[in-house]
Amino acid sequence: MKHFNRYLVTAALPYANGPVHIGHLAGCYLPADIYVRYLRSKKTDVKFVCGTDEHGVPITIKAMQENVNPQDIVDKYHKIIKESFDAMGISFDIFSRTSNQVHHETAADFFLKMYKDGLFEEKESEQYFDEIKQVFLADRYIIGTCPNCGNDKAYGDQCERCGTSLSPEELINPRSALSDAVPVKKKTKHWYMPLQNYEPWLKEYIIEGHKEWKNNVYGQCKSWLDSGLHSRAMTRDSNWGIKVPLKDAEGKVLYVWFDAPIGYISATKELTDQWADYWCKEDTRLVHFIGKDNIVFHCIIFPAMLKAHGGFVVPDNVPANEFLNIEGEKVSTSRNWAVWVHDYIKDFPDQQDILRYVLCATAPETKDNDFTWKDFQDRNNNELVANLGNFVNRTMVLMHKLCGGKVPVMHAGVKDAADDAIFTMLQEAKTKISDSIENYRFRDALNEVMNVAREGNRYLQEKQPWILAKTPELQAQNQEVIDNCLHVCLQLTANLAIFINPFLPFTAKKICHMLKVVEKMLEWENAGSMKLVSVGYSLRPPELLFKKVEDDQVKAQVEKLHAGLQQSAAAQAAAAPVVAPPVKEAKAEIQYDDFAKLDLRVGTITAAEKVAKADKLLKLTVDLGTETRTVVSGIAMHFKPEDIVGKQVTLVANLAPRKMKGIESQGMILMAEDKDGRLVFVNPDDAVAPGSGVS
RNA sequence: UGCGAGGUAGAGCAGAGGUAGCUCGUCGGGCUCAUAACCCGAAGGUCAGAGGUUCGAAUCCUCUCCUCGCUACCA
Repeated sequence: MKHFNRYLVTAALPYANGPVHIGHLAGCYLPADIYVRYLRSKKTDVKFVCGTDEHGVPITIKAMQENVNPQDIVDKYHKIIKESFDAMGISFDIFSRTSNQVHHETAADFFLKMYKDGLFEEKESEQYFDEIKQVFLADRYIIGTCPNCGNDKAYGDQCERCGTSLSPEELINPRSALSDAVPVKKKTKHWYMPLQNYEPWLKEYIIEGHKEWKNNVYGQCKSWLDSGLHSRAMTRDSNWGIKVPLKDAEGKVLYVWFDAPIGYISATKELTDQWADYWCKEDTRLVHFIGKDNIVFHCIIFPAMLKAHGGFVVPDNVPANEFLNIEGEKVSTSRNWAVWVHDYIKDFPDQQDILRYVLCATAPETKDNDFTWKDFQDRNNNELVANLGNFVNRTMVLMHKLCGGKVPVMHAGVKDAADDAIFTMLQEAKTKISDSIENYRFRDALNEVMNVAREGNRYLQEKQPWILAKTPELQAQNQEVIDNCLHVCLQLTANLAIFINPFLPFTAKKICHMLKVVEKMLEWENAGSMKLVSVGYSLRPPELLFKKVEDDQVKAQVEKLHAGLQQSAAAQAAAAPVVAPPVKEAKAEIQYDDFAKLDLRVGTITAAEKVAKADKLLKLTVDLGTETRTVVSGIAMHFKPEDIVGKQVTLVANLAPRKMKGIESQGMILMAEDKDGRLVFVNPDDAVAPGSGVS
């Protein structure tokens, strides 16, 4: 086993076109932070670097859409992202950004060195170009009609309605997503990196050299290497990014995936003059924490770049996590289905450790996982409050009641097997926790810490010092046993602080405060010691480490999630130009009397549920003010029951009742349907009293 | 389509040929120092499905189904 004298830990550079959500934390930043905090507590030489990734096409697009400069976008999100991480206790040594001067120089130099060594191929190709906006268009930014299903909003790479993968050539009536211009082909030159040249080395490095990598990472790498690598363009046509440092390269920038990982190097340079120790010395262990979408870049392309450039260490491990879903559905930033970190911090002030705990305990280490607010509540209330928090609280309260608020003496004479067992248990726990963290099994490690607290509760239950204190006539002989028990519990509490520190640093600090010990006690080498708090020392009054999460908080968060989804859908509907629906064949003219036969009323949906054994039907309860109607409506494919409760709708109130799936439907709800088959409620512009007539 | 990862008690996970295990929830009992918290016990699983190898399969092989990712210009 190779010995490392220093560590460099990186966490994926968040892309500066939006804030960070809890999936980001769980997948990458939190495990990285736990790992680093653990290493620091072992006094390991470690640097933890990160920063925002501020280049690439999506940022320029967003800027165009919002009519601002790309710089404005990245400034805004750099600030939000940095504040989120700070608040959550993600302890980067530096949180930089790829728009910094140092990075521009570093990345340009890196490219130039490879260029001078003749490691790029120059190739000309034809790319689509938007003549109005004067930019080249990535496939994704060409929109047209899908030849397969007729969707007129298909992208140049894929139709999202029928799932067919496409190329821009196949689109009928293609146009630029930016300007509506018809894209034209234009020749352009780019610099390619022949990745296939590094294949033998990559195989040796990964397939032979890193069999210990996680299954998902190793399997994915093997799959790429087995299927053969190709040349890949390392430059793009754009004005936003790092200018290609060559004479004939006007309007060209480095491909964002070329420049972004170099950001790790630039950030280290900004952090310390000794940066080269961390990047160039063979006894440095380089570890990249990322999400599973980034595997190819960190395991194949970046190592190939480092190898090609020469003089750098390559990653020793890339512990990529899978994805975290929210309430059973995939996170989607565009649909606004996410729990944003800056929102959490506002809604749960000073409770960062609950989120850290839940995200670590349910981290998607081996497969995609689900975050639910109910689970968040359960884990907090049943595990943090009832187990860890409760043990510390019991210990502190009993110490104050039975030992005069001071750390009691350990009386050798009445020391028993149970006391010794705690000592042994701590030694074993220390080994297990170290071992798990060092092998990137953070869930296991955290579970083991909680086991220590559980053992503490069990020990206390077995000793029952509160019973011993009830017989004053035996006071003299019982007090020694009580002293020993509380002495052990207090040492155990101090040990818990050390163990939990990498995971829940805010909590560890609180325990130190109560025990009146300095934070230096949290150093890992102290774990397992029974001499952490000194005999006779008077301690502070107990304060609760965690408080319960109430039902209404859970309810509010779930509602917020759904509200965000609807808001975003509404915003998008408003922003998107309304495509005229195909003109329905005009119906025969009617007289006013025909119209007057309709009894249209506004009602409010008070309940909604899926009809069993029917894909399309929802059973709705509609309040018409004077009465309540049950209506069966064929809208289940478009709306979730919980999303439409409270909505006002227009009801045909005098339609003859009709049974569907055994339920009598007493009316019909008016819906508008557009060309894509999307349904929208036809309802009053402003809320009106239920039962209001429509004419 | 191809490739990769995953599918194990209600939930989250562990187990990689030899009596299916852990945490939480549920149920029953005990305790009262503790945030109605703590402790003990119990119930709960045709290990996605089908076939095969083996004395023996959750574990190895084959096929099928489901979820997610990648499939190279979505950063």
